[in-house]
Amino acid sequence: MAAQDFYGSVSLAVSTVIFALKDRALWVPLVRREREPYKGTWALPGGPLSPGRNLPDSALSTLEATTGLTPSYLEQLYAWGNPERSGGDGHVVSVVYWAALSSTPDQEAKGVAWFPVDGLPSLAFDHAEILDYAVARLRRKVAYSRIAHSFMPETFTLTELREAHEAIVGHPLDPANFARQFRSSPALIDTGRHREGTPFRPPRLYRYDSSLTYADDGALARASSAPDDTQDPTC
Amino acid sequence: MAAQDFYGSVSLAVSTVIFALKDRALWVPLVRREREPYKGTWALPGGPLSPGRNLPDSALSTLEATTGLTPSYLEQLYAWGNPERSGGDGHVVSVVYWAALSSTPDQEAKGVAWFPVDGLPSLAFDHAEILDYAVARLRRKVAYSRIAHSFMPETFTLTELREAHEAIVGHPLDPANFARQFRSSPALIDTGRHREGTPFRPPRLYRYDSSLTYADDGALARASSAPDDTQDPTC
DNA sequence: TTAATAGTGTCTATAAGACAATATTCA
DNA sequence: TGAATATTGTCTTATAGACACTATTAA
Repeated sequence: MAAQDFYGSVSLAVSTVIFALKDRALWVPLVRREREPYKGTWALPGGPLSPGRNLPDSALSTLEATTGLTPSYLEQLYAWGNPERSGGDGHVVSVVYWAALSSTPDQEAKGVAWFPVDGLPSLAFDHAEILDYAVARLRRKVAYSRIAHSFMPETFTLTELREAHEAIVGHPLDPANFARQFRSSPALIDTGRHREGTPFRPPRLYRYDSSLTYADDGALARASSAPDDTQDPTC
Repeated sequence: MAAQDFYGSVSLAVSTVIFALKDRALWVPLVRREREPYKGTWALPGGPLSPGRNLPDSALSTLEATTGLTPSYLEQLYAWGNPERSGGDGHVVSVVYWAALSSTPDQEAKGVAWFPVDGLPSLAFDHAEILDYAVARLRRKVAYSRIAHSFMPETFTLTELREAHEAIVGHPLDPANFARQFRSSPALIDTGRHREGTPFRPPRLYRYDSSLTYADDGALARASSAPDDTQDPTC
């Protein structure tokens, strides 16, 4: 969150809600604020937009600094611009992105900690509201898109994919109906291999046809381009 | 579109895509640019964000200045922030809203003209891309929400509502199936009256239960509040 | 053989689309 | 009565959910 002291200007920040799956739940990384306002409380990772830099580039570099990882999905969420939202630090408009990671990082950067979305600490600014909104969009989106695949590694089983869906929507899904629905997708490719070392019947391993994924459920935000045709915030 | 001269700053503008129905087609108002860059070409109405002002407030005042009207629907569309998009006028991030009008204004403000969306002139900046995206969102949104009602006056017939849908999606719809689907909606209220003066059988007049509309398909962006729960740009 | 998970088959309810048929008004 | 639009009814097809059933592996 950028501060700008002189009267009469609006500053612009880019923040990112970064989701990853862990222990069948959604987790997000937060950073501890080292300055007033809200010093010592947790906030979304982000920072001022550097002149000459793209919005998604700014989100990606925040992501890299926070997690050391490159996201498998990145999408603009919303712009918040209420003049009072900065806690007396001037008028700050934040363009917020959300991202999906296909793995959780082993070790955290300094000042960064991961929290489950249903056990968040008290947050700085309006970041609790932003996170609520990001979770709501992810929950709605998983129902009509293939966004859950962004949380999967290169190859995965249908049970793992279903558990990702369950973690996001928050309730169990019928394995039979889930399998039928997803096996009919041309983007889901049977690798012919099976997961080894399971205690019982070994499940098939699938991978994703990413060329179809892009066309079907929204693009990874590219550094120089416009929003995808499938973008629409009011579902 | 705001310009800011000193090196190293990002300026913030708010623009609005304003839709209205006329002659069974979608129309938008554009303003003629009176300054470089793109002097003399057409652009989306908008302007710099005044410090201390809300984003939707800024969109609403642009709308008022352009059309003299208050919209029946207003929603944040997307934020564009490519550094090259301003045509050499510094780094300008535009937060773009889109709005629906329930009527077309009788007379236009100075420098404003209305165009059908399938017959647009050459546009300044990246505004052609923005308009394409706004039309795409409206087209997708009309399929799963009740957004078409925002284009209707206080009372309307099912045929008028269907023609609004047809103008937006761009192809004819089956009157029988349309009527069945929309009459089952609890938000659509039969006024008991009929339209007078039609050459043939007079159709029923309906009105909308706006309290249900808010809950069902996204709120009118309110000056002081967050995005609606149903916001989601990737449909 | 048993336990546990992987995966298939079937039935039902719901909704959408095609399209025939009936209803109501004015000229 | 006829023309034109409003409104209702019926049939087909696609899909989602509930849930019973079969398959495959390790211990």
